[in-house]
Amino acid sequence: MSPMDSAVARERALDAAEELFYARGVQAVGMDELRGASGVSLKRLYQLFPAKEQLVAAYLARRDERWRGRLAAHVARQREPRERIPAVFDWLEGWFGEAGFRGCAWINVHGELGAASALVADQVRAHKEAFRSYLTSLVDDAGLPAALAGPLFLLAEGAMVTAGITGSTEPAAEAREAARALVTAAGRDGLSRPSPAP
Amino acid sequence: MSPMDSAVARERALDAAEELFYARGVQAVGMDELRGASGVSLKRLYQLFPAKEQLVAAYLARRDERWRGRLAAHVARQREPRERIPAVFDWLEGWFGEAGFRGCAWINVHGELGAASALVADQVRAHKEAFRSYLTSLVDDAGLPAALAGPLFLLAEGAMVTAGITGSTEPAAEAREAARALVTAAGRDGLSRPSPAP
DNA sequence: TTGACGTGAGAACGAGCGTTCTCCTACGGT
DNA sequence: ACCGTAGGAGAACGCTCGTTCTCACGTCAA
Repeated sequence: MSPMDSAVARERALDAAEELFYARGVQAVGMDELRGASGVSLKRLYQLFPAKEQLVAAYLARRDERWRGRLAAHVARQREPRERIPAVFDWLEGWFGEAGFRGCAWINVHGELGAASALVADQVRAHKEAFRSYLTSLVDDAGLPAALAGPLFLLAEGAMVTAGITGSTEPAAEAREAARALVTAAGRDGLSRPSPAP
Repeated sequence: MSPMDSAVARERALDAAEELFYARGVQAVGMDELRGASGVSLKRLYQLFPAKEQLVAAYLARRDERWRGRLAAHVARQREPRERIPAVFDWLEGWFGEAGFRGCAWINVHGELGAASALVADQVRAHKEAFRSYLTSLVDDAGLPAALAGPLFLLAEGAMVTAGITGSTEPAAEAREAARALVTAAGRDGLSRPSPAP
C-alpha cells in the first residue's frame, strides 16, 4: 500500500497547493492549511517536498503541463493552420471567464517570489519560454514569418495580465483582433511566404 | 520644525519603501527594515501611515505620478503625433534597461497582494486605467481609430511582464514594431470595423 | 508473539512579522 | 526656569510561519 499511497498523497498535496496558492497567493497559505486541505500529514508533505519552495515548484510544473496541454488540445481542433492563431486567444477567453480566474499563475508567483526564489523564477521562465515556443510553432505551421511569434506572445501576455487585474474577459478579444490584424499585415507585406490571395 | 519635518519624513519613508518594496517585494520587507533604511522612526512611520497597507498604497500612488510623468515627458518630445506612439515603447525600452529593473511594480504587487488587499488592488487598477487612457489620448491625437488603444496597451503590458521575467529589453523593441504594424494597418483600413472586402 | 518501522496527529521551536508601548531626551512657550 | 509635549530608540506583544520533534498506534516479517 505504501508506494502507491505516496503517489496519491503527492497528487492530493498538489491539488490543494494549486487551489490555494492560485486563489490566495503562496505566502498567504501556510503549510498547516495545506495539510488540512489536502488531508496529507505534515510529515508526509515534508518527505514528498523537502521545503515549501519545492512544493511551489512542483505545483507550477504540474500546472504548466496541464495548461499547455489544454491549450494545445483546443487549438489543434482547428484544421486550418492559420486559424490556429486566433484559436489561442479563443482559448484564453474561455480561461479568463472561468470561475476563480485570477490571472496567470506564473506571472503572479513571479511577482510574489521571483526576487526571492531562483527555483521559482526558473519555473516561470521555463513556462513562458515553452509558451513562446509553442506560438512560434503555430506561426511556422501557418507559413507566417517567425518574427510574428514575439508580438503574438506579447499580446497574449498583456491579455493575461490585464484580465487578471480587471477581471474582464475582453482583453482576449482585443488581443485576438490585434493578432488577426498582425497576421493579415504580415501576410500582405513581403516578409512572409505567399499567402492565399483574396 | 515639526510640520516641515513631517513632509520630509514622509518622503524619506516613501523613498525607502519604493526602493525596497520594488526590489524585493512587499512581504519580504518588514517595517523595521524600512525604518532602518529611511531613518524614520517606527512611531513616525505609524503616525504617517496607519498601517503597512497604506504605506504600500502611498508608495504606489507616488510612483504612479512619477512614472506617468516621465513617460509623458519623454513622449511629448515627439512633435509628430503619430510618432508619439512608438515613442512610448522607446521609453519602455529605456526603463527596462535601467539597473535594478524588475518588471512593472503594479503587476508585481498585484500578484503579491491583489487577492489580499482591496486597497492595493484598486491602486493597481487605477494605474493601469490611467496608462490606458493616456494611450487612448495619444491614439486620438494621431487621428487613429480609438480601437487601436486596447491592442497597444496589451503590447505594452506584455512587454513589461516579459521584460520583468526575462530581464531583457528586447520585448520593448518587439512591441514597438508590432505597434508600428498595427498603426500602419489601422491607417490603411481601420481596425475595429469588420474587415472590408478586398 | 514480537519488534522494528512507517505513519498520523499535533505539540514544539525558533524566527520574523506588524503593531504598540515604555522610557528617556530635548525643546518651545510662558 | 518650568512644564507639556513630541519624538527617537528600541523593547515588548501577540501572532503566524516553516520546519522538526514526540509519541502513540498499526502493520508486516520472522
